[in-house]
Amino acid sequence: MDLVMDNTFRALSAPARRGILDLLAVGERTVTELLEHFAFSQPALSKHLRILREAGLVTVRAEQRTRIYRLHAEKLRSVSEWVAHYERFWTQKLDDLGAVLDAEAQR
Amino acid sequence: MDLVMDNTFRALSAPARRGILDLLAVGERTVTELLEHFAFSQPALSKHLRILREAGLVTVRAEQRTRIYRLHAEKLRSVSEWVAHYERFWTQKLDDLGAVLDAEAQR
DNA sequence: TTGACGTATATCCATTTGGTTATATATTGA
DNA sequence: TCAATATATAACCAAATGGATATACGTCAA
Repeated sequence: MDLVMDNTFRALSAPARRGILDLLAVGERTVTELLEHFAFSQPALSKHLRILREAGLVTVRAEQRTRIYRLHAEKLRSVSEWVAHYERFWTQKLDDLGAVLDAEAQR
Repeated sequence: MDLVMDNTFRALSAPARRGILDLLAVGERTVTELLEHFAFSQPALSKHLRILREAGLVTVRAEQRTRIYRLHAEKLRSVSEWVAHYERFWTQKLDDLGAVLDAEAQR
């Protein structure tokens, strides 16, 4: 479904959540460890983590008293594929760009 | 600034706006032409277009009575670069993934 | 078994979002 | 000059968002 992509993009729209993913890209983190990097409250972090979980962008496992979050990057694949669709626009010279657009505008 | 990226991601969070960009990737379109592809009202479209303009993702030019919108894809570059940072996670075999994460967790 | 720790959920709040209808503005053909 | 066309803006609204504080819950150490 495309709802998956919608959820993914929605999850990424908050800078705080992209920041969480960036941290998890380095390695697993507990909630307390993640919290050190942000100015907002622990419940706010838990809310962000829930949204990331529900979007399938992270997974959790319990260990002792803590919950360890791990990146589940596969869900970013649709984002990568979507944006790849546009890469040709900036890999071409700017001079070429206008011509290409004009040519494609023949509809 | 990173505010640029924030604005870009925010602009992309609405499916309607990604749809607009997808149409403009084919070629320039007037507002009326774009409108044919959506169920919402013309003012709603104008609002989406304003957000895309302010995010620098599209440009407009006036021609006769119409306004012609064109994709300005360079702003997607930061998105592409952000997500590229994660590509290694799904280009590796799933079996390797756990090991890599564990190794990197040595912080 | 109790208190402290780690995390999630409940509740509340102000702001933002995405839509609507009504209206304004600019351009053009008659 | 005037009506129609193309688009933007204004004003409004319900729902969603991101934050806060208070509280619940599970786990462990004493």
